[in-house]
Amino acid sequence: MAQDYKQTLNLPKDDFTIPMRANLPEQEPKWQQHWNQMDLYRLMQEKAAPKGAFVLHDGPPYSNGDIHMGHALNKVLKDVIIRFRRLQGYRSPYVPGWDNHGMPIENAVSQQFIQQGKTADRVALREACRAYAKRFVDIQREQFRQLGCVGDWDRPYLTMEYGFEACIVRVFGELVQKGYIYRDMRAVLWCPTCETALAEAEVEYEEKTSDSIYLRFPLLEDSKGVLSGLQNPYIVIWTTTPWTIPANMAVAVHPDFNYQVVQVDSQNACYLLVDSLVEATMSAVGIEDYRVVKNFKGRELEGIQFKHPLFERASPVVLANYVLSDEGTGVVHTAPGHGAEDFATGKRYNLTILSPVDGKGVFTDEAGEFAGLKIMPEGNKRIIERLQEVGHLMKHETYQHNYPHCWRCDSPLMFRTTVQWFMSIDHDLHRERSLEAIDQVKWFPEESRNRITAMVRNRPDWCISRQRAWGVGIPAFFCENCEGALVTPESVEAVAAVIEREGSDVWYSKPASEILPPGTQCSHCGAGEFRKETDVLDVWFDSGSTHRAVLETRPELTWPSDLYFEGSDQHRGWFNSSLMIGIATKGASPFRSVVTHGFVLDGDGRKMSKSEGNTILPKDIMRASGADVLRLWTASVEYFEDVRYSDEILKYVVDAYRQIRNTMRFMLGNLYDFMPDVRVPYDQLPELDRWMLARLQEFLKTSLRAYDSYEFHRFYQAARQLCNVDLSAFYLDVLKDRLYASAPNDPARRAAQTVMFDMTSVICRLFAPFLVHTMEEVWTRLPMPDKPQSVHLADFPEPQPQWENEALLNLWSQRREARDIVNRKVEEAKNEKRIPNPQSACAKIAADPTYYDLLSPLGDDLPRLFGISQAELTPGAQSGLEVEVVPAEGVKCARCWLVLPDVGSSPAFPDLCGRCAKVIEAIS
RNA sequence: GGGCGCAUAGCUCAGUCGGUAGAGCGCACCCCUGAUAAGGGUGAGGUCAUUGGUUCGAAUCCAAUUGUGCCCA
Repeated sequence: MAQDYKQTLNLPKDDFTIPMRANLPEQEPKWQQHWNQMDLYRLMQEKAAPKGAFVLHDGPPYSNGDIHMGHALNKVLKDVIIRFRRLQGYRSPYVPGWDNHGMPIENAVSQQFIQQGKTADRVALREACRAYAKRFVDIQREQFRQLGCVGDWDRPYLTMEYGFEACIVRVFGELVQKGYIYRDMRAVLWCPTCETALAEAEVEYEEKTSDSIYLRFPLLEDSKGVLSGLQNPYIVIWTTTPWTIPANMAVAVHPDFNYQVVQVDSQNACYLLVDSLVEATMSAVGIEDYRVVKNFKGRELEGIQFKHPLFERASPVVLANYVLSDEGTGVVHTAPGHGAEDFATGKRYNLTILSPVDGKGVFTDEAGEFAGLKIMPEGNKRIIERLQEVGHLMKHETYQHNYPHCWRCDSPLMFRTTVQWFMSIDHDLHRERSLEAIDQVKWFPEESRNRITAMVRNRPDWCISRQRAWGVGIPAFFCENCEGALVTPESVEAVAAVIEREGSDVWYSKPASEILPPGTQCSHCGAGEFRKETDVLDVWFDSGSTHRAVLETRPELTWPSDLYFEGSDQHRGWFNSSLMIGIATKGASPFRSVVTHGFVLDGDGRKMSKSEGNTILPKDIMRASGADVLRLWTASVEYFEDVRYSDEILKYVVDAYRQIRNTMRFMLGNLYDFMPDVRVPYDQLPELDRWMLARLQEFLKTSLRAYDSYEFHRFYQAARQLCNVDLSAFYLDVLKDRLYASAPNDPARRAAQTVMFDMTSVICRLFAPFLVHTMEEVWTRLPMPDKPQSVHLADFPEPQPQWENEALLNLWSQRREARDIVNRKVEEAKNEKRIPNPQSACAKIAADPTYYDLLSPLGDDLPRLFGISQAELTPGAQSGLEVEVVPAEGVKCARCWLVLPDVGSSPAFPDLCGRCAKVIEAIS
């Protein structure tokens, strides 16, 4: 009976391999618990590290909300890196961190207070922010752990920890000490209702109806005589914010535009404006009898002094590249106190920065006759009236446009110039030294270097102050007597010391006198009464200090780090801020290399956004498919660029996961009676097996190279090729007869097992950084005494030069071409119903001399190569192979299922082939 | 508007010095039922985003355009 013979075959055994169905969502938490119990992270750190330390410094995510796909991509790849470095023999500590201070949390917490109808003072607000941040640290930490990421999760770094906050203060102190810090004016968007500066993210652009006016500035002084001979020349400007006219300090023209003077006889006046807008402007102001009398390049006008239309002061012509030639008059009213571009121009021309408006949007005494008026609408109205009275208003109408509004109270915003703190980027050749440091850093991908170089080369000084509550207070004091600033090494250290003990809230809860050393005197006037600065530091200053607060304080870490690994937006963000602080305080870059990854887009390549409804959360993927599948996805994509994610894409990754898993499962199932003591030495392996090892060697080298260059997708592609094509479709398929039908201890079977063991062992360890749970399961099944208790404590496989064999690779790739030819013929025969299946086929092959030499050495194994029962090889073909597929003669062997002529040749076993009869005799 | 990228088969990726476009998956059809919610075979699939240029010859080099992403204004 056939059933009886099945027991005599060496079929793969389920008890010795992994289950076909992974059921990852259920299994993964068990593995994670297992690792927690053995304290895997500690064991990884304690393992001998012959190559020394490899420190990846974690960029802190913001502690707000669930983790999104960008976080998942980032953290998984970091985890892969610290794991493979560990496997390579490095000690690779991972201290995760969070960025806690900042506007989003402050705003969320403020909203909560508002909804509850409560008002909070600064200390109460900050306490609530701290609690909020902590809650999301816990939520995100749990999600990162579910992704399978290992690290010192019990001792992460938090930028709101007292020690960290003290470090930030000290870093600021060092910058002061070295002369990097200064105070200056800067235009900020300001909400007159909330009385606060707004960050760009808090600004909403909405339609607004504004007053639109054309007005003229009379000529005051033209020392170079550029406009000589013209009657009553005026320059014409257009603005939609009449209230900024009192702050006007200049009129700007574009150096390259053509400007024209038009004479209007009916008004006995000449008007200067850009050529392309003469017609539109004259039409807008209702002048018909004009004629062009003169042309100028914008740059020729520089320095001509016009007179402010309302005040007795000059408004000179300045040059600016942002002037447009398709709107207004091509002459820009410049109020350095009320606009960012105007401010920059004002600085360039050393104009007075006048901002005669207070925090409530009311004109101050500096606005002269307008003092006390709200800028809108009263101020606008009065100014327009006054312009009319003095005769310089040329037109007034209303105008619809997008205008910045406060996201909270919806008020129209204004630009207001305020005093801010800055870090100089050019002090002490800082910029040059930063650029040199960038040159020394390794950037992956190399294009990254262009981006960071351009950023650093062009970046302005760093405005490090924010008018917010939830942050580290700028540790400066102001003299109550003379308003002089006090920032000395002693005062900064006094602040740092108290923050280190009690947290940065003390800056708000304690008076200056309890923080400063007794007897502190103002260096300007000698007075002893001080008040504290109320601004906080930009959160980029916090995160830019992580290398000081973390790398320098944790004994397991090093300064500088070996690697920063973040999204490409961090060129402007964390890479930049870390480098600025690193160069300024340590004279060197805090990272030796930087890898950047792209953003996660949806299946159509569009950005994921909540409003579009195309977001997918990692926790949902983990729940449905498992973390290992999500991790495998990160291996499948070329992440230096933006990557795509969709359910469809994940489906393909799930398929890939199954195929890899099944390949491993099959090999393990066939190793149930294998142990190292039955290994077959390399030189006694059949040629096919040595070919397989040559392929393994090739794969191994490709994979290690891919890991080293962080091009994990190359490893993924190579692994899929190996598993699907070389193993599943070819080697393992060919091997089945040898494995199943041979005597268990047949050297040929032991040889196959030897190769499968090496194969499994190598693939398992190479995939371990990605498929952390699955490969741990494989590892437990690997028949190997004295192995490390976790694959994550093993070593990466090393290339085996003795496996290398170029000649075998060539030989077998040609033999597989022959296999392809035969396969096509078998398929043909199948389709023509000449044979039902390959097992009943015999291939009659005539070969040219080349093919004959290639195939004849295989002898009886030739049909195995073709996956059929019989093959007859003869020389004599003109070229290539001539193949005829015919039904195999003989009977199907009841044991090995090959159709062979010698079935029944052994009288004792009439339904067995000769080979199977012999095997049965031997084992019984 | 500016800076830095990207665009090759349905999907994920290769493509060396410029020389007739490749892989795996998926798909279709077939086989197997001793890897079985597996496994094998065969096959179809591309105007290399578009346009122009350089060249004997362009996926590849140059320019512009379109789409898309990050950063900035």
